[in-house]
Amino acid sequence: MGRAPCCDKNGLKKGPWTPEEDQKLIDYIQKHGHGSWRTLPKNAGLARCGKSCRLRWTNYLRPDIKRGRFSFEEEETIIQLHSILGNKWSAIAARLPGRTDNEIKNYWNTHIRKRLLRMGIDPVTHSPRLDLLDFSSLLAPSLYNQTQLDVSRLLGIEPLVNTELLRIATNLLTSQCQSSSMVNQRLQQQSLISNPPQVQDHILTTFQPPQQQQQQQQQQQQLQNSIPDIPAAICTTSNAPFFGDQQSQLVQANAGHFQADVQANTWQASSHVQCDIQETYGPLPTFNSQYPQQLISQHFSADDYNQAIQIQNNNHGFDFSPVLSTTTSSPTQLNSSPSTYINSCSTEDDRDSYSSNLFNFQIPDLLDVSEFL
DNA sequence: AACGCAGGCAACCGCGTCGAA
DNA sequence: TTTCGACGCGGTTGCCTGCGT
Repeated sequence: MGRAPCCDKNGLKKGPWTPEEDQKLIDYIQKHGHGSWRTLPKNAGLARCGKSCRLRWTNYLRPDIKRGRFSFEEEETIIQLHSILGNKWSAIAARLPGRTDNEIKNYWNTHIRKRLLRMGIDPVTHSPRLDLLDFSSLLAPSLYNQTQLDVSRLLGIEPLVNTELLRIATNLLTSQCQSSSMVNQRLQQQSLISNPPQVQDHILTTFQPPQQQQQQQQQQQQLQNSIPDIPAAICTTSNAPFFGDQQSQLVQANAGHFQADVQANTWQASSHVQCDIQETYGPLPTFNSQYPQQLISQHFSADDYNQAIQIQNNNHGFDFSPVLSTTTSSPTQLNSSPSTYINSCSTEDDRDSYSSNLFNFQIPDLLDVSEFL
């Protein structure tokens, strides 16, 4: 309905633009603005369709377009945003000044996507390319019963699963709820729109003096008493495909812990879950909330979060948004910013290495998938 | 030097959405 | 409320270039 006619049908020119055409388009837009793309080609003396002109302008001729290789910071941002927004290239481009959606899309498909695949990570779900449903079915009953995982039983299926992979899967389960918690936090922010601005400021501010933080946490706590318990709903919907009803109830129960952790400005698994798994499989990572809060406060609108929630519910997959907190989740980078760390990387392999840290996985183990299958 | 292949990227296609009539 | 024009977006295509043989 209402589709613009194809250039072919109007006998208009297609294919690569000539410098003369570019100049015509630039001159016209500089003088008159683009106005209606439909009428622009005719007015500018171009034998092109308006669509083609718009694309050429927005993707190539626009004066504020940043040319050249993507920086590591940009790449990191793209990955983080993609983990939340999915293939919403225009939304991602809106957060990367000077970059076009087409450019980002191409860069994703030609560089980042392939790199993630090499790392054994599904670029769509940002999760390891394994059927994690199986792992959740193994893990969920143990989590539900609040007892230690039966290692011997798991070792009994060693040809299919090894403990390292289980540890990763466990982390993934944890990450999913952390991610949901992040969404919940944003929902709460939205629900606070009509509330006093100083409280919103607290939520949107990453670092504050302890006294001020404590005072505002108290205010937030008071407010939360009057807010519906969204985390349970979020965790239930996003984890339901992985857990049965009982497990979902457990997740709901645990959601309260996540909520509390959010207030403590730290992304942690439920203490119950973490304790059990830690005893069996060793320490689990604790993720600082720097990424979610910084990213959210810098980049996101309420609409974005509605999108993110929808995407998460649709994907039923794992989201690594909290895990993507690069600088604080990796102990090797504690004293270095992303830029200082990655600026020392100059090759594609270096980027691979950086990306591995970015995702905080034991990549070499993951890559050897054949060992588990 | 010639050829084939793969990667990168600009451009196109077609669908969805929005707003005006 | 329906229809239609225009625009924006995401997926895909095809050309160009660089590299290996």
